[in-house]
Amino acid sequence: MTISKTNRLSLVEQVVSQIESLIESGEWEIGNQIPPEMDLIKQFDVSRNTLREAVRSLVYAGLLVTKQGKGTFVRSSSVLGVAIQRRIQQSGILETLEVRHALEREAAQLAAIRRDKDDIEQLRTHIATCHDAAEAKDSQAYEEADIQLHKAIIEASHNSLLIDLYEHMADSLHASIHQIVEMSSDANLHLNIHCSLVDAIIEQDEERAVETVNEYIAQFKKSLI
Amino acid sequence: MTISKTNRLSLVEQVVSQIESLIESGEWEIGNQIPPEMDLIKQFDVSRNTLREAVRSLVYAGLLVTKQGKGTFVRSSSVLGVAIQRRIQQSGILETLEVRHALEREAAQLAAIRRDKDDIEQLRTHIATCHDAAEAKDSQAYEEADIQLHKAIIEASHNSLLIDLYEHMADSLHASIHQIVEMSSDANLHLNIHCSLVDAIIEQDEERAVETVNEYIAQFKKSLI
DNA sequence: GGTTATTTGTTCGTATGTATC
DNA sequence: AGATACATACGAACAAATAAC
Repeated sequence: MTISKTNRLSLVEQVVSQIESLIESGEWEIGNQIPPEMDLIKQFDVSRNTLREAVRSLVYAGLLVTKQGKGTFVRSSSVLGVAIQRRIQQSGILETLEVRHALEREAAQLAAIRRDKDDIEQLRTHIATCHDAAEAKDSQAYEEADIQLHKAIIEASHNSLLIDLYEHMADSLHASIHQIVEMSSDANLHLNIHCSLVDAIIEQDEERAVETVNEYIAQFKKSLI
Repeated sequence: MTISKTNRLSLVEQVVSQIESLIESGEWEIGNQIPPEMDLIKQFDVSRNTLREAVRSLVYAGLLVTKQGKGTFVRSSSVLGVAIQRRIQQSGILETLEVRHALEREAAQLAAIRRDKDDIEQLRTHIATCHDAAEAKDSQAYEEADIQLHKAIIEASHNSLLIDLYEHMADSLHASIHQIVEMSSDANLHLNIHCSLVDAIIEQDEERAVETVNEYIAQFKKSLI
């Protein structure tokens, strides 16, 4: 006979769990307002304090936001984003860049193995947009296209955990990426390396893909010093 | 005149923030019981519900645990652990292993660059323990020593963000590591690769360190199929 | 511009369940 | 078994911010 650790989930935990499901399933869409406290009290059949403790928990975790006098809204569908964001804020740019290197290097290698037709199409589209932005010398558009290109590479890895980690990390990184791109000495060199990376992935050349990411990050690191 | 976004933090947020500080600063040590609700109500000068909402938030985030009839205890000092754990539970072993590869590869490379005297000492100690456990054919001791060795390698990277991510990931991974080690075909080969990795790091041979990690993970992947 | 309704923020009081001694 | 300490849960009330009329 095994002893169950927590025989009974507390009411608050039950409510939290149900709200999590509503968010993850998409029934409560991101950005939308959720029903007011009084409605949820009836729906879950709990007291106001109990409901509020549940909502508070999810607010702290980053899934919900409350605005006094307006209501409560869905902010995100994953707890990972906020947690990583909190942690990254305590770190320096160099540390963050190194973790980014870790994720991008792995993603590039996996992408070279697993990329499918859709991935290739995505990569070609985004590299073309990068090219256009570079010719037009529109640094803002280039930055945006660069971010999209990187996302496409990560997604070609077909590893959802990796994708999640990078995505949430990238959110916190756009500011520093901006800073780095600005400092970047040569826009053409930057673009060429990215072309080489995309080529390697399309040609399924694992080694070259990894080497290109290494080169690319090394350049970033240099510009930091 | 500047416009403040949200000039006023809610009382709950203020209490949460203060408790976070108490935990992060170590004033409330991990595992210890925190003062009972009534004491905290007086200390923070808030109502019971307000305090409870704050505590609940931190319980959900994984920093605290409450036990009815006993009290509330400090569980962890970082919100990252629980968030990653939740996410990893949704992923398969292969995906998790690939992310682990990403972190270990980067850590090994950085360790080869930055390892200091203390790191070398730690690495030598743990590899010796691995060796002893292998000779004694004590698989449980070997597994424990293996985990410690990997932690030491990561710490030699001197990147606190990387260390945090790996640490919290490793917590969720011990079960699957166990599974893999059990399946591992040849214990000696396993040990040899680790020796080679430690050597490479001590000799500051970046390339060999990275290659060794690649080899080591590739072996893991094989045993998964 | 002022009033009212809606919604979240905060407080107090009370009762109950659970573990320890 | 009883007493104590603690978390759990409910209900009622008022405050504060916002929106709508």
